[in-house]
Amino acid sequence: MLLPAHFFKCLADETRLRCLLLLQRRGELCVCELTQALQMSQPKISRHLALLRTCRLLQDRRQGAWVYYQLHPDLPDWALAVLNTAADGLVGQPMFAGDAGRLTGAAVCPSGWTDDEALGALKPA
Amino acid sequence: MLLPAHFFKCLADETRLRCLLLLQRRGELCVCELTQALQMSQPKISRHLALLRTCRLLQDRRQGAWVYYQLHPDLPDWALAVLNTAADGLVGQPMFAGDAGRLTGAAVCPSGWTDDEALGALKPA
DNA sequence: TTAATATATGGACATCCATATATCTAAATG
DNA sequence: CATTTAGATATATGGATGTCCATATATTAA
Repeated sequence: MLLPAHFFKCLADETRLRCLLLLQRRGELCVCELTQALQMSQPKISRHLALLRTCRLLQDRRQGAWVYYQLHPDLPDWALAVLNTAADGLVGQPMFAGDAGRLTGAAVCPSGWTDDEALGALKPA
Repeated sequence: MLLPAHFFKCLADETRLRCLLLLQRRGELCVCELTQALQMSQPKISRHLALLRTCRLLQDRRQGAWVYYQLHPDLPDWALAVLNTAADGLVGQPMFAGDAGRLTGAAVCPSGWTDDEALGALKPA
């Protein structure tokens, strides 16, 4: 069971918050996309994603060399509602808008490919 | 300026979250009311309220021996929206419902009095 | 003035947390 | 097999955080 205070503690870090809001908007992203969007080191991103996975805020899915993360499907309604409200209210702020921009601007491993497409695709930058 | 991650860190503690959601619903409460509603020690409540005041999430107002707290009027829209959404989604949970119950059940220093009424009123339990 | 009540704060303590560095696994490729 | 790349993890460290106890301050009552 997800305790509200525990949930908010997961949002209480800029790196995690940016990852979550990005995933809330885009649905599913791999670690390298998040690394590029947030312009942070891969170990740092990975560590925060692991924390969010352990806390059951995110779910991961491996596809070849890449690991894709998305909001956990079992998140309670109140948590989804808070994430939605936060994303709506913060999407205008430069910090978060910049993330989405760096994401769309880069032609890297988009999710939604078939297995064959993913296996044959170029590696992300 | 209120940083989103900083704001969520303020919500990342059960005591503070319960205080904030109660104040979000009730508008203004004094320390003794919160102490009674949450069934926690006065120093503990006072410390967390001081933190929320320092972080500009709460505003305090002294009236005689009592200090009343309320959501800070300068809170940005996105922060108010998140608090609203959280309160809507969590009001059903026993943890938070119990707080409101203990508050309504006690006939203690209600806010909204005039100065004269407050000065002449009985002390809170 | 003395007592009582409401609130705040200082100090001590244990715990948690974010970060950096380095290492490790697994997969893809040649 | 060797190499490269994506990603995870182990460890150490500095710093923040929550809680408790005791005490301090402020206001009101007697």
